[in-house]
Amino acid sequence: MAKKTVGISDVAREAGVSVGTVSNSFNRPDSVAPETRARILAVVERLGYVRSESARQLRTGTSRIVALLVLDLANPFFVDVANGAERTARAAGLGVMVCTSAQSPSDEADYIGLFTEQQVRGVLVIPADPTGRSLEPLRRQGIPYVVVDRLVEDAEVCSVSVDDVTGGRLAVEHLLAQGHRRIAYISGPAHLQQIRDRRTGALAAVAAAGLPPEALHELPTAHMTIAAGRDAAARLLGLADRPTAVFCANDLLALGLEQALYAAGVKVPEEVAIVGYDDIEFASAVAVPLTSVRQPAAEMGRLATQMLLAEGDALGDEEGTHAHQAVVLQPELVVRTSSLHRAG
Amino acid sequence: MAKKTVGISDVAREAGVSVGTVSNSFNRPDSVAPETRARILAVVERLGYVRSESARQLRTGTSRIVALLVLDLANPFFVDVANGAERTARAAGLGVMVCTSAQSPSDEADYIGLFTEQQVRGVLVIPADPTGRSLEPLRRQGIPYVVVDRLVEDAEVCSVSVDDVTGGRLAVEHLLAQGHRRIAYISGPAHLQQIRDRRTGALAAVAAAGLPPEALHELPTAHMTIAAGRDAAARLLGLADRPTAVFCANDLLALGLEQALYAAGVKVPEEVAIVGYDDIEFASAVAVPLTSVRQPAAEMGRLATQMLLAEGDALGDEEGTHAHQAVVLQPELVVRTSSLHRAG
DNA sequence: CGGCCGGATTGAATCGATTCAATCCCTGCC
DNA sequence: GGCAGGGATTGAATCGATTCAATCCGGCCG
Repeated sequence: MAKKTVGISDVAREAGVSVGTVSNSFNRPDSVAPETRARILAVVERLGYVRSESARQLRTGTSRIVALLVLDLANPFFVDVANGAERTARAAGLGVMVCTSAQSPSDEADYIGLFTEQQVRGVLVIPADPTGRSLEPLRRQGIPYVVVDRLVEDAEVCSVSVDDVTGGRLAVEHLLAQGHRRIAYISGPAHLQQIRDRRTGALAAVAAAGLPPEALHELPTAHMTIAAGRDAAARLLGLADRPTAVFCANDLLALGLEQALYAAGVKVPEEVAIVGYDDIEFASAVAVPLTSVRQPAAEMGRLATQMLLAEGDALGDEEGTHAHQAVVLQPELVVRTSSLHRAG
Repeated sequence: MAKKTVGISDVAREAGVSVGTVSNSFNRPDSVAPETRARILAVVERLGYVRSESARQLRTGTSRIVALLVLDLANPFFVDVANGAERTARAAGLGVMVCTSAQSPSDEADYIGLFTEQQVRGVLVIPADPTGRSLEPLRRQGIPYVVVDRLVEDAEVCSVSVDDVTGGRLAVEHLLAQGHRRIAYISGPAHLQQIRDRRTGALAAVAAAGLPPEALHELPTAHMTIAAGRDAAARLLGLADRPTAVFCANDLLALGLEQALYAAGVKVPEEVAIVGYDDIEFASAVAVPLTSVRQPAAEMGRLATQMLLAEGDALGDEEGTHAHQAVVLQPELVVRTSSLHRAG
């Protein structure tokens, strides 16, 4: 029963050619006579031969999969990034291995270890470890990687990110323009660069409007989830001098907030205006559609993958061919109902 | 600069032992003297050695990654499945390669081809191709696979699914119990077994209530997305004898529907009651929380992975050790506001 | 003192595809 | 007829870890 797996030599024997020719007919079809090739392919079909990636990879040293390590697939934003990456990778004939670090630096390190052993073609990573130390093995092994959704100044790595300072500024400028003077910022874990940048932008907008920093009241959260958004709503409503507008660090928080406010009978946007971040699909699918700062998620995935492949190609050439670059994309404010009402 | 990659033989030489001992100290630590092992590990550390998966895999024939092929990560339901699978796989020291077929049988076939070449440890697949033909290569190559989210009667494969007939029945029974007599079923592509099963269950409930099949008005959609839900709303409102309740084949459709109804000034649940399917997180996060049929998504991913690993283990043993099984889980109706109102 | 046992170690064979220098063979040209 | 040129083909060497039969060695027992 247990037929031996058919290898390239079985095909060669059956087709009456050498293994080299069989290999060639796959990898440089032009260098082999058409009828020979046809004969070989027929045998391949008949025997059900499939080439062993591990053998190929051992010999050539290059794998056909790229890894993508995201913080959390439960956030549709990362799914969009993944889709962008998957599409471009597939176009290049590569597979994508999507993994979740769950924001845990140790999980991240584990996965990086797995990737180096696999000698993947490259790694796209949204870092959970702010120190960047867990990426060290990649550098040592010479595996190309691109940091996604975080700006890295280091000239030794490529990165694709979105200007979060501008994003935060856009959101709060918009709220200020609507007449709001007391604004809450429902944020997230302070160790995330994104969170800090968005606050910086928000504060810049506040300052530009001639208001004191206290005009922005920060309500930190641990998880940036819908549930955390609901919790934040309770805290917001408990505030003595309740803000009339809220800027949320992502749309999940904003959705949780909006729902909790609705349940509490607080009208959005009449009593409290809301601006979210990411512009996930669900932001526009609720009864009171969410104003949000859109990030070009799929585009980031696409670009990052392209840069990764470019870097991989450059590896073969002389040293120094590849110039690492930090691409910064611009966010865009998408205004919807949740923020369209002038305050008092 | 370009240091040769360090291999097991470099470690062996540096540590003054043979390659066999180095290999053993990784794979059967007990069979090597503690101090020898310590010395080897020190050298490994110093040289920054990482084992080559491709070489290992070539020799042993077994990979350390399992593949998961889902229809569409944009649907949080599949993300939950993926999370369940990823957790269990990681516990077993394996990586998961998550891929998206986008419901396209040809993409599915492509990916299956990639998986066979990679000789992955196993495949979890939510089939896009109803014929199951694209899975044939897996069987030929003897790669274990488990079909997820679809019942397969074939005694030759394992499957984990949810009883969709019951799910459909629960949903419509609930609406009937609320007094509704004209019910719409916003469905999806007819070639999906899930869609047909849910209709079957819905019709059974209608029949059990002594109503004619026409009491269930089907509105098919092509994509089962939020946008499709909005479209369906327009069609629903255009119906001559407008149903007072709607059963949606998934929550994305239901969310789109609910929003469009809200925008059209049709009150939910007073004028139209809604029941969705999947119970994704967003279903409970909107202003009028959605009644939905919950599927144990993460549990499916977990179970499927376990079955896959069990099957893989059995491969080593004598033939016939592994009994393929079709596990069917039960759905559960989660009642929320969107359906809680008695029809006129 | 010799023989034996068993834990530790050795190292050559092996997995299967790729590569490339060498060979073969045919055609066209002088 | 001889030869250069070139397209097609060959096959042995190679990638790096695993495996297992063979060897080694130190101590224990009779």
